Amino acid sequence: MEIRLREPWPTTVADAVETQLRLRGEVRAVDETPRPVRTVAGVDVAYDRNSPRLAAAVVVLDHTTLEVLETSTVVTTTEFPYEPGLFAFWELPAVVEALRRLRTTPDLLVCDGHGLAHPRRFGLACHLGVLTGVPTFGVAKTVFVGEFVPPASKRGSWSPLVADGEVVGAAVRTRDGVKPVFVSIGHRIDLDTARDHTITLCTKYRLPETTRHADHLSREVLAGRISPSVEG
DNA sequence: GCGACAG
DNA sequence: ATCTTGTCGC
Repeated sequence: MEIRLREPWPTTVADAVETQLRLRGEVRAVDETPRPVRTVAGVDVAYDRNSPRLAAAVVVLDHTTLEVLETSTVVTTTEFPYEPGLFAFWELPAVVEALRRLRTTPDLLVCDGHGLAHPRRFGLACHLGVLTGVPTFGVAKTVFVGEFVPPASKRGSWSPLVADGEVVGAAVRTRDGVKPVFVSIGHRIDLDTARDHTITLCTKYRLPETTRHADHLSREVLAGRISPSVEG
């Protein structure tokens, strides 16, 4: 898929924060997903324990059958330091490169982390959505900002995630009796739709099949058991 | 001021 | 995120 970056990646923390505050004005919180959604892609990155090496993986699934249609992987290094709240700046450059190598443009992107449920309301799911123009949402394993009442233990139960009096996401039970995940919008989708997709994509495990596929592939590539689409 | 802090 | 032993359950 084609992705045109309008500006270079920031290299300092101050520039990164400024970029977030500027780009967050472009986030659209309304459902603009195509109907029907035909393809959905999972995105994840694996890291090396003691080197700046990382592997990004994108896995495109058929939204109906959850069959794998296409994959793309990139092994590279990152310079930006890991800072909570600035996660996108050290993870997204590799992800964007992997997405570029995709033959097809997915209808929907599922991120491993938060979107709106971020201190400045601009987590990596929002950032990736604004950069690509593709509808995105985030499914995170732990809370970053906000409070929630634990949802009922039944799969499909959920409760709002509230930060500063604002609903920024939802705690969603994707499996009976298992810890909830935290869903928030990224771009061109609404929270209800993102929640629906989360339940649809969590068929057997706590996390969406998209995320599980991308997580597994990124680890295999980083370990050298699978060769990447691109190395740089 | 101090601690907490997506992955 | 990554490292790591054992344990519980389908």
